[in-house]
Amino acid sequence: MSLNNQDLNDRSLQLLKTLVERYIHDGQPVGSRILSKDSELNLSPATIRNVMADLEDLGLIHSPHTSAGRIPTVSGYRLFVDNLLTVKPIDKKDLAHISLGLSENDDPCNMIGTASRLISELTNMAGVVTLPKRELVYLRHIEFLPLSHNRILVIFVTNEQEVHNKVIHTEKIFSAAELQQAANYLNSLYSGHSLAAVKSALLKDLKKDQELTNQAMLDALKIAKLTFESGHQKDDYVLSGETNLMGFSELADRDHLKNLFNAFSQKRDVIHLLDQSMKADGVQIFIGKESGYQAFDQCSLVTSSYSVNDEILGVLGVIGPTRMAYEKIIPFVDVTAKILGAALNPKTTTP
Amino acid sequence: MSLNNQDLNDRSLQLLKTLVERYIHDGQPVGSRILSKDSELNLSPATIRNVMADLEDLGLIHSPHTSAGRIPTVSGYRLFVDNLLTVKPIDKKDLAHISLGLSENDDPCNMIGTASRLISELTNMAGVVTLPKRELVYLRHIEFLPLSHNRILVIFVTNEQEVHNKVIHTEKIFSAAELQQAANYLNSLYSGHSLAAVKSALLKDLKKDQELTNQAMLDALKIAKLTFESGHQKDDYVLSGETNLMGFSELADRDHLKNLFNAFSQKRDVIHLLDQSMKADGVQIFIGKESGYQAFDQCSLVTSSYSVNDEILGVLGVIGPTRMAYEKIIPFVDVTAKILGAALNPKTTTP
DNA sequence: AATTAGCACTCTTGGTAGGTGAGTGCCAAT
DNA sequence: ATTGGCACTCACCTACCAAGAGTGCTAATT
Repeated sequence: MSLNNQDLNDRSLQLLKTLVERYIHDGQPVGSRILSKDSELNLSPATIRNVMADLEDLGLIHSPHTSAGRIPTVSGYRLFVDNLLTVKPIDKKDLAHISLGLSENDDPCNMIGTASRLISELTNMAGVVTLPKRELVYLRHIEFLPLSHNRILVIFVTNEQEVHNKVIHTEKIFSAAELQQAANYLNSLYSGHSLAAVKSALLKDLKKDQELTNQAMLDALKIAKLTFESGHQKDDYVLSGETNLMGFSELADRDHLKNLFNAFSQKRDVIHLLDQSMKADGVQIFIGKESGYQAFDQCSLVTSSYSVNDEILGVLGVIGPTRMAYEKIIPFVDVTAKILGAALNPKTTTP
Repeated sequence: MSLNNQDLNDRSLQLLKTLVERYIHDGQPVGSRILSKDSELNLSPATIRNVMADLEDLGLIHSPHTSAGRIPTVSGYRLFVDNLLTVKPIDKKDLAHISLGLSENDDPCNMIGTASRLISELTNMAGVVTLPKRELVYLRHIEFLPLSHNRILVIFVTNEQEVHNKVIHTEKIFSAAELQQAANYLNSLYSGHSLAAVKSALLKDLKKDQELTNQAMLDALKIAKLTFESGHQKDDYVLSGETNLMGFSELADRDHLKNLFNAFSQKRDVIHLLDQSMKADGVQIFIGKESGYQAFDQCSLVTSSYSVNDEILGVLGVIGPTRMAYEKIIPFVDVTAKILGAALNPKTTTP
């Protein structure tokens, strides 16, 4: 559909804007009469009707049935969000709430949960926050414990107090003492470095040491390689306030709800969506079917990545009906992401 | 209400049984005509009506409205379940499914998840399994890392490869070396003992050592005390197939669903309910309002504790509408609990 | 040429009325 | 004690009507 100036002059856009705002506000299809009063253009309903017919031809609005008003289509919402929206500054109380909730020098995992909860409570929709990527995180301590056969339990601590563990399989069988030694060696070598740095250093050291060093060190490096290779950063997110979504009449249909909640518990689709927004920075919006997932047909997703020191760590967002107050939600998500990023900044690395 | 023999003779009970079975089967209030045909008593509808009136007086059944049939009340279900039920043996295919799914010598955490999923899939309702209690679990290794100020990160491994961590606050500030020493001491002292044993040994040792031993050991014991005291076994459960519940018309009401799913995400009420069934062993059933939680008004919960070596570790159960096929669900839950217990048995503690 | 008033038309919504069928409670007959 | 008969209740379905909202089109107005 070509959006040329002839059809889409300022007046049409102004009316589209008013229509979308009005529909978002009270959820009823809006007709020419209402729109005529609501817009400040002083046009008669008849004129409005002509414009509306044009907008309908362009696929921006449509009628649920003959004698109802019009509601925005996905394209309509998209045009509105991209070009017509006048964002409102975030509510001061909300801001205070968020700052307060995320100010504590808390365990990052808790902060993610808190952020999600805050989002859902303040928007009355669902809040979602991905766990921070682990690449940009500092290795603090590593420890190996022998299991049966050739399996080793690796425990490592990052960023002050996050504990991770993983079972790896080695070719050789190591004794507890050997493992202890390896851990000591690796701790002295890599402790305090970022995981990314550790990974690259590992490869370099492995190559170098292949020639000269003693067997014990080589073994240690090999075990470390097994530990840090491959994606064990199990993508995951924290979702809150899902039940808020049950309140919206647009989503009240039983099958819809079931699909939606299934998607939430399967996680896969949601993760994929959030991953997409991870790449871009700034606020990203998926409106209705734009997401590509049937379960989210009637939903919009407003996300923003959050980052520490200009490195994107994860994504946070709001899931709600397409009919949501974008002008408030967008700045809200934006600000929350920034605050979360700031709160996660481990400046307070008291030794 | 007194259930004397005059009102509750065999015939009445027989009819109640048939009525409940019929209602469970097709969800419609059952009237005298149907009941007359369904029961093998060869009684006319009129007679049936008299009996039904008695049953209604006793509070065992009731009519949604004048010209509908009767449906069981909570007491009716209760009587049915306690005295009238003829349980069916578990379906062989289901049994195979469960055995297969839980046979693997898997990480216990995964097994809990699998069990929950299996329950929900095979019953088409929601499955819930609590995480195993940690008391009956063996300490393998403990480790302390200093954090800022007087905080210490405790990492301990139980049962081969389960890693737990906790932050504790001490009066004194310890150095890394001191903590290392303490950990070594505790490992040599307690490694291989059950947590329960460790707890009681700790108290005894503390009392004894208060008099004689050196400061370092005393410190170590104090730290250990902080570690193991108080409930850090954050009660939790794994829920699956919640969305199955959306399919039941009894629960389809929006507010009901919202309450129910809220209860699921708050977890508190569910945990409390499951805790209650933890005490008893064998299958426990909460029917409708018996649970005492409004959110579960229209639900029944069939649970059974699962145990290893006769020690109860946790609870597993099915959540569904009160109108569920108890005669199948009860043995199903029973068997699943037994299989889970067997699968969790760490007989394969290869050193 | 753009805007508007007027009008016929469509479609939802809500209310009323009537008919049907399932089921009951009660009474009198068996 | 059991049963057939009967009047009665109530949910449910349908049809129908009126009101109201909104539209598209056309002709008049600016």
